[in-house]
Amino acid sequence: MSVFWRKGFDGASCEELQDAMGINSGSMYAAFGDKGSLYDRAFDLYCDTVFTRGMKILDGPGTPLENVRALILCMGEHMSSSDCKGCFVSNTLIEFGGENKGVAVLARRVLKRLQDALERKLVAARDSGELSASVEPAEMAAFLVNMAQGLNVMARAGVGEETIQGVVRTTLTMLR
Amino acid sequence: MSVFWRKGFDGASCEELQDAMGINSGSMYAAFGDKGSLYDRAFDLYCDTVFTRGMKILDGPGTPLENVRALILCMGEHMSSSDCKGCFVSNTLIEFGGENKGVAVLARRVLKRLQDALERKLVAARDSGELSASVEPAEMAAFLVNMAQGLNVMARAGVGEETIQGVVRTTLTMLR
DNA sequence: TTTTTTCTTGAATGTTTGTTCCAGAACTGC
DNA sequence: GCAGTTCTGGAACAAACATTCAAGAAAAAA
Repeated sequence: MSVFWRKGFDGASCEELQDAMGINSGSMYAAFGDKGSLYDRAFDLYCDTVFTRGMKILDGPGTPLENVRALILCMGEHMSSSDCKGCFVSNTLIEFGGENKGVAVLARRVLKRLQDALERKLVAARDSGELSASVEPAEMAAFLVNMAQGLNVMARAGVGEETIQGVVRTTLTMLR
Repeated sequence: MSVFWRKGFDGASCEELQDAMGINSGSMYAAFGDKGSLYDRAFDLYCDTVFTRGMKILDGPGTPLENVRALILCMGEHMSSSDCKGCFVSNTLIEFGGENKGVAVLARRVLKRLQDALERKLVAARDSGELSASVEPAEMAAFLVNMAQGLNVMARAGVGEETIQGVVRTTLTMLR
């Protein structure tokens, strides 16, 4: 997962993958089928661990808006950590977004799930008066997803931690 | 340029490049050296045409803030056009951001130039009272660049035009 | 321990891809 | 029209890559 996450599908050679797993080509093909299937498995693993952990923040303690803010802060934290690999889902979309590969469809669906979850929280926040009534939840949810994708690129481009934190701070001023 | 723009460096095969240019391998290598040099030339061409055209919007007629808003609108327009290839500079950063390749350094510099130009306009807008004094120009400039990177990913992921326009609308509400 | 099954290994295979090369075509200057 | 230069085409080459395979090691069953 780490190798694909960092280098992408084309960028990762089978040899690197085998070295990272500590096995040889025969074992790899016996266990996972071909390289594409292995990528799918890595993608699933990412969703079941890293991505799900993020989603859980949305259902943590506190008010809906606090949850949303906590998730954004966590993203910023993650993206500005040294040798950050970005987000596996975003990276997949960038590499295969145009094509109709199965994993690209999956990635779009995962991102949609995040957007929908954000929207639900924003609706709740607006209904309770926590969030300004002038904010359109659906649009703001899409906006936040877009911001997260931007952070992914910034992180992979290697911009400084301070810049990323600035972006996060600016984003948070919109949520009140 | 189109082929590299759409498919990236690794994704584009020399055969595709030759077909797009209507020449054969011999001519290609004679004219451009190797594939890497050709990519550099394509990158330069993009900067000198597409990117520069965008930057010029910032110096168009109207007030500084109007200029910034016009640029953002133009980006949204571009990114939501059908079969959009995103931004060559962003794509380069995503593919080579981690490595210390020459073109990655160049791409970072180009992005920095955009950010600085935005910051100058925002400073002017704030000084003239056009933009709220509570906005920090440097942070807002980074924020806008981040948003643009996000749009790039969204476009390549193939999200609908309506979503992208929504993101643009939300962004514009921050500039007043 | 012996036999059977499963797993591991690294060399071998076939394919793709970047690059080179040279024979022939097109063009240039005389 | 001709000699010399430059450019073009596609076959040929080499390296990298994903994938397979058979022989041997390890584990499990008897």
